[in-house]
Amino acid sequence: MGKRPRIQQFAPYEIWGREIEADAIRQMDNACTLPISIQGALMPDAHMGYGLPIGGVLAVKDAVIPYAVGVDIACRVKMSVLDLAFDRFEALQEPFRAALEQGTRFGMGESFKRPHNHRVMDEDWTFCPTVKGLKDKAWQQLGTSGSGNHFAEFGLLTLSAAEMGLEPGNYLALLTHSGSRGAGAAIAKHYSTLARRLHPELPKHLSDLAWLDLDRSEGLEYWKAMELMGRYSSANHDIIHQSVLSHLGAVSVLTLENHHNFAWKMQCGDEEVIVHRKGATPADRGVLGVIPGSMATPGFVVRGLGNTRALNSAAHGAGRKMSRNAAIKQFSRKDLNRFLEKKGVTLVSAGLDEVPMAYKDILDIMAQQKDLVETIARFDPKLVKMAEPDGKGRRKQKR
DNA sequence: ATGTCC
Repeated sequence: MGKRPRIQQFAPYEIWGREIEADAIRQMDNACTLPISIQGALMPDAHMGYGLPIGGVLAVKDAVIPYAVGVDIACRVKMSVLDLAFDRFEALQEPFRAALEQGTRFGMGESFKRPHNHRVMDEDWTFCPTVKGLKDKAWQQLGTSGSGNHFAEFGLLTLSAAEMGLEPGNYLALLTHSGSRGAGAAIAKHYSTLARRLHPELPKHLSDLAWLDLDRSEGLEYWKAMELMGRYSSANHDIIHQSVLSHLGAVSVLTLENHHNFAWKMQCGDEEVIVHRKGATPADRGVLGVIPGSMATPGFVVRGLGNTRALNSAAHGAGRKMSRNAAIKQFSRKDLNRFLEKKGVTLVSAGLDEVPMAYKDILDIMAQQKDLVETIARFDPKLVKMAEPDGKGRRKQKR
């Protein structure tokens, strides 16, 4: 790679939104000093992460940065609009709760002893030892939702105008947030360690931004693994939606989905670049995406405006405004229940670290990215399941 | 985000 500039250059980047924590800006500054960096962008929901901040977008030349994709490779959201009237859901929520309980599993390490079948498991998982060794785990985790900010929920989708082939009105929708689970995490760990080892010259503040060259076998192997995790994560959501809907005998009339932790090849002027979006929604012109809020605040279906200054990206959610530990310290179950009641949301399970009050105001975030996406529908969560506070997903006690 | 490797 002799063509790379030897002198440290600073790639330009713009910030969307106000009140972004200084640590996230410092991380983005750092990322833009890498010799491979071409352009960056910081989304309004940004906060600190490993290497690149969550809500960070980075275009680089001929390389991929594992920690700029993220630990949960291909973390993704999917919405199914159902053929059931919202009124029916409101009248009797119990079958829907049962469908969430039985259709997926939450918690770190959760899996199925009798794995689901999906054609993604027929793909080549043998192209490298790391991926090969993860195939069985991946198979057993198909259809699981994990932990952290992941969820499965029913809610009210409101269209104020005809869109996506749907008439204006109220719809019942299923929204899920999951990713590539243990397999993706292990791949992320393996290749970020490898990248760091291949770049001993990087100073400490840049070591988590170590990259893999895409003209070398390590980079090509990571890229292949990342893309497989992309299809695996999509399959994971497929299974979750299939399972949940089959418990209800419901059919989807429309599905929407997008990654928000991934890297893409993108034409940038007359050169091809690698665009990493780590907690950022693809927002190419005309492309639909889903930006969830929190368990009790709205999410939005959006259409990208293709703003190249933001590398065709947008926020991926409300963004945390405090750490998990701070949220647990500051808020009680009573505080949470009061908030849920006010918003008319039934919570099946979740930890206090996910309280809506720990997130920025999603309406504010949307207002700050009007030049990145247009809003075409609103989704209000009504029945929400997340991982139990102890990290598991199943109820241990009779409720 | 993930189990069980600093």
